[in-house]
Amino acid sequence: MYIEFMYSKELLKGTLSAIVLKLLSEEERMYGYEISMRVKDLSGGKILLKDGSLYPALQKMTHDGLLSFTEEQVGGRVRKYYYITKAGREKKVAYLEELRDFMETLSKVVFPQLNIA
Amino acid sequence: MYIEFMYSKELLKGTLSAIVLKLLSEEERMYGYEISMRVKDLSGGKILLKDGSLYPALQKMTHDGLLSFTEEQVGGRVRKYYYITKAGREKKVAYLEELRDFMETLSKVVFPQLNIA
DNA sequence: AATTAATACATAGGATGGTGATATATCAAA
DNA sequence: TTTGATATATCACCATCCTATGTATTAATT
Repeated sequence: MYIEFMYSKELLKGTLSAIVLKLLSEEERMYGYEISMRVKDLSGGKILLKDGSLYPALQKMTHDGLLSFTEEQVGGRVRKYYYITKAGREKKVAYLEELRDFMETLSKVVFPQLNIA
Repeated sequence: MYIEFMYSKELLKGTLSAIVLKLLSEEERMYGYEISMRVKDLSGGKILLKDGSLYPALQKMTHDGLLSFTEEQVGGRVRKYYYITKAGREKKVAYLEELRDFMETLSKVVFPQLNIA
């Protein structure tokens, strides 16, 4: 594919961690590439997480105690399976509440005719 | 007020221009301080545009041809009244469409139970 | 057999844009 | 007289995501 639709880079800011935590709260474990494919799928190809965003983010979240991982040999490669920690679950709730509230508030300002149900 | 609620700084990124263009598309003209008060009001005090964000943004948008302004003496002060240009109106439509689409898409990923009506 | 695409992770450097701190100045209220 | 609201401005800083690049395996295509 030559042209891939993507949103202004800025819009995604502050949402990546929320997305990762949300997905990992519903699966026992996922690896990075799997996460990016899942997001692409769920978003209808509209949110494409870049390697250069995702892998550093996963590392940071692990460092911050929100995630942990196990390494596994798959074929000739080592794959990192990430899972969410207890702290990660708490953070996820906080992030999603904030995100939800923000979207509602922003809607009031720019889309006053809309309701988020 | 000692504590003011605000969203994670990052969430607002990419939305400020859309907010400003939206407001100015509905008023003949507004000045910076007025815009920040209006946004505070419309958001129920949850979105507080900082001087350090708003004024540079207004300048940049003017430089980019989306806004224009007239200066007026008000009391002992010079006040800058901004108004939206034709290019600004077109950009506004594009920004709001993108924002709306992004919010819908993000909802599918993190709030699959919700619908934006 | 060789090349391309997909899978899988990593990192350095750069761009962006909002924040915090600071500055200036008027005017109203305490 | 001092505080708070009004009104604008600038700049160093920072967090986050992107681009580019690198490595390496495996499957599909040519």
